Amino acid sequence: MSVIPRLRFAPSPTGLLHIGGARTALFNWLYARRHGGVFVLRIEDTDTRRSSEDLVAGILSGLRWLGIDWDEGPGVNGPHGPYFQSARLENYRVAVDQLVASGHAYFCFCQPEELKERREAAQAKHAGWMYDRACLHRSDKALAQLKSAGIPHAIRFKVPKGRTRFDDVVRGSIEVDNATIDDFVILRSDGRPTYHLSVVVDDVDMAITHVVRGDDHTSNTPKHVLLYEALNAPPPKFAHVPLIFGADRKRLSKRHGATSVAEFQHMGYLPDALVNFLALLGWSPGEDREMLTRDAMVQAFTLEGVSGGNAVFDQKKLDWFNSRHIELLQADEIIDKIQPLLEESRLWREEYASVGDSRTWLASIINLLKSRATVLPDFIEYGRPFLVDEVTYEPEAVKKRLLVVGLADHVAALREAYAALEEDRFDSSSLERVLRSIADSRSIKAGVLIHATRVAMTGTTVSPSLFEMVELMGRAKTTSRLKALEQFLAEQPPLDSLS
RNA sequence: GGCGGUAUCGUCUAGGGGUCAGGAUUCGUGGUUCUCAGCCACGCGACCGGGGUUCGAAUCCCCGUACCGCUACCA
Repeated sequence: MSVIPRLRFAPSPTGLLHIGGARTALFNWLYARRHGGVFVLRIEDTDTRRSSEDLVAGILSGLRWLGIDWDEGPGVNGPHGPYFQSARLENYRVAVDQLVASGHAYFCFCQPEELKERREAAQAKHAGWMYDRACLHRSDKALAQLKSAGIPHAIRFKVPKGRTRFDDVVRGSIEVDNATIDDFVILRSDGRPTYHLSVVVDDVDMAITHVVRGDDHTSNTPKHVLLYEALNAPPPKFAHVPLIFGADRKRLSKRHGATSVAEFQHMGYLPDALVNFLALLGWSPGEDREMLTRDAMVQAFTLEGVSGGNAVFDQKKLDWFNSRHIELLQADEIIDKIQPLLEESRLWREEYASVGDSRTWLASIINLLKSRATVLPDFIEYGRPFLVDEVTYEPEAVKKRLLVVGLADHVAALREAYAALEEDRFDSSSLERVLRSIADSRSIKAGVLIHATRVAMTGTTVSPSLFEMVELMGRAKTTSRLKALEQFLAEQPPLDSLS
């Protein structure tokens, strides 16, 4: 007996795809992929005021970027569509009629403002508040009168007496006394369903077998179970996963910096790294493994491996994952990813696009920088000296590495020696040998010349290994930058005069 | 206030009646070295508190505490 699992992610397009939502989607997707199931994407857009097409598009592209694909949903027709709640209003209507007819729900003419007042008054006294079922007890005649008078009405679910329990795959058995559950509204007076009704109706219609969602819904689940029972539908398996917080253990918000998938994309994080990091927030494969490929995650994923406590989003750790995943990429893949950034910085050249010496050269630079980059834009920053015509010296670098008596002479000697090197001997080991022998013959430390040359080449005090870098810069660029340094030094006031 | 949930290094976590409580990250130190990153080595660092049960509790039970969530005609 193998029922194909059907899972879903049901975002509400009232904002960007959030990190928390992305992880929920990921867990659903992982489970579906692990068990050969179906992953459904459903858009919960009944709140037409706050929803928009742009936001829907943003969510879809965020998921695509993360590599989370769906088997049914927007753009992918399936047997259980439509996949936008705004197009399923009729289904809710039918369900409500059924619930009213079977005595599981009733009309409520109480006005929201008045209810709100009473609730707030009760809360001010630290007392609990629940709907008093005033409308449940009205006579048929009174109800008919109110209705014909055109008073707007909502429809409430009549919570039965008793206890409601369900098994949560990550939390175990959960049970509540129905007396603690309010007769919640399932259909608003404007005819729109509330969340509780629409999720259940849709999950039933879409034959969802596993509901994996955020822990903020744990407390709502008894209501949903009651709805399943009233609708005569078997409830799915539930799994409530811990929430993600900022360092202050508050829900992730603007104060914590980036919170949406799009922001991380723009900051230069890799989807594989973000997915890897997110998967491990609240889930563990149960071994001491952290660097996981998508396939490895699919293979290892279980709902039982999801832990209970809320998790803090630690961007430092994301950085680590990103560095590691960058190292896994081929230079060519990185070039493709940073092309837009290079274009933005006006550093891109057409020759890089096609196979050839230029692209190979760029790839060599990338390989030199790979272990140093934590996010994609780092390649632009560290790679800039290779790609521009001339560099400017940072004051710090000048102060630290260029204030050396006689430096201009040493640099000139180096420049001449480098200029004299045959083109095919312009390699890192020759470059190093030449530099060291010049330093020796002039009785200065090689470091002095190395550091000064680094400033000449990059304008800064940090860079990849000098000689590999110079090799890639090439003879022409190298000698001209050394020459520029000599000129710069010549324009400086003599060092002796300072003392 | 009511109801539900959670609690292991700063952070993410493994484990789970007898372990030196493991890994990762961060941080610190040393090594490699021309700087930085990387890499290697080492180090700092945790079972919320109190009661039980037990020969033995971080692990099971109860209570407390803290935190989180729900308590809307939001989702």
